[in-house]
Amino acid sequence: MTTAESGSLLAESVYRTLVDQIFEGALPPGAPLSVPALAARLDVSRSPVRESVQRLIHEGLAVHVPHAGARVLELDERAVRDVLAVREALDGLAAQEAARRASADDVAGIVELVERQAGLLEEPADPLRDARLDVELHTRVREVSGNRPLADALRRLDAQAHLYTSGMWAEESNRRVAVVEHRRIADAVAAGDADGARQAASAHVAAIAVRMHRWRSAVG
Amino acid sequence: MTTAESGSLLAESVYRTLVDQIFEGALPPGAPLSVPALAARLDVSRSPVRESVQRLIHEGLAVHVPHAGARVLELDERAVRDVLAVREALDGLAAQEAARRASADDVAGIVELVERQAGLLEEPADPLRDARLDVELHTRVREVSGNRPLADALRRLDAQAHLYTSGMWAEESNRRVAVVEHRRIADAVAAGDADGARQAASAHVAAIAVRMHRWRSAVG
DNA sequence: ATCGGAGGTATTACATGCAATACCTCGATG
DNA sequence: CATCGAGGTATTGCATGTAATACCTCCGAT
Repeated sequence: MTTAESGSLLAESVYRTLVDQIFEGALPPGAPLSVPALAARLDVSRSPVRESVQRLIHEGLAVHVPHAGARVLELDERAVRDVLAVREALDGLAAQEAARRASADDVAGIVELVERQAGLLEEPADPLRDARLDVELHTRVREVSGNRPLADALRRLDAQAHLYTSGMWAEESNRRVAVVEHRRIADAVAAGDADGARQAASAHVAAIAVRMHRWRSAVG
Repeated sequence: MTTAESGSLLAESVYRTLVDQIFEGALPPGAPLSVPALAARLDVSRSPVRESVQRLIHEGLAVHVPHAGARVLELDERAVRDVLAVREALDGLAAQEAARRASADDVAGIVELVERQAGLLEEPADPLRDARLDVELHTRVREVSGNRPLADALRRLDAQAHLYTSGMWAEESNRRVAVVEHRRIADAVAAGDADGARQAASAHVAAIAVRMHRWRSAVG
């Protein structure tokens, strides 16, 4: 990354483009990730594209199919439930540690994100925007926990699960209950209530799993 | 991976070589991972080496230094404690699920590994071998849990922590107490006692953290 | 003696060439 | 009509060329 300082880094840019397209649906689950085809479409050589595709595989957003290159990850409900079971444990741990370590600025940042999310309830749902804000909020709490391995592990898990659950943000009831649950976490962190924060965060993830099951049963 | 079926895959082979050398100490923490130098030493081109080094970075075993290539991860005690805090939660979850799902064969496999480890107490310590067997045992439990995202997350965490803790296996007392704690986990899994398995596994990891702190204070 | 700068050196990041290999299409044959 | 096989095609995986860039060393100037 010699030239990285200037902020260029073609491979990084390609990676972000691919991630965006995956979450926007331009590259739906199961879509082939052909290195030559993507290189041609993005007008770069195969090197940064190959690097980005392998990074997607490492991050768990794509799977390597022995003789057919890579494809965007396809999750079934059981896999998402597994991911959420891990998140239930780890987001609880993250909130617990965040409650112990949060500075006044940390708390202010978390509260601001929750209130911004609450404000968005006045506007019509925008699943992509709402999902991003949700990720940002959870990421903030994890950063405040000060446990980097924990935050890294959760980032990967989030990326996978959101491939499956981002559509839930279209439902009005899900948006509202998410804000309520986020407020509970934020309040506990603000109060320095480590155990309460852990329980609130774990309960939030567990509730997501329940809502996901209902939503998936209804929507298909 | 077109030629992968035959088992070749140069990049995979290079990756395994690098991981082995890292754990054997041939590439100690902080060692530079120069792509051209490694390519020359391993007598392959830079492509598979570059791919392997980036994989090491993604797996958390190396860090990317802006203008100096990559270096083998250097952990301080705090980082290891963070990793172990995550493991405490996740290995508990893994054991819990393993207790729920384990078949008779699964149990037999776990017990066999624990007894093999117990048998090794008769022989002098071999930190590298003992650490590998320990990883194999924990990996088995995680596989039995049936939660792949959980097992994947733990695999990365293990890799990082073992860079720091593998030396503990040289201490006789650590070896013996590890077997005792492993037996508790195995017994609970065999009995289908999900809650007991979770507690036993969490306590095991917590005890590792305590032993690590004492060991690190004593040894340096 | 210390500080500043120029050149050498090593590295990264990207582009591209190339062989091997597996899949798919299509036609020939029983 | 079904099945088998051959060829075309697209892909991967590895090798190598190349420009840009930052660091390190050393030397001169103050």
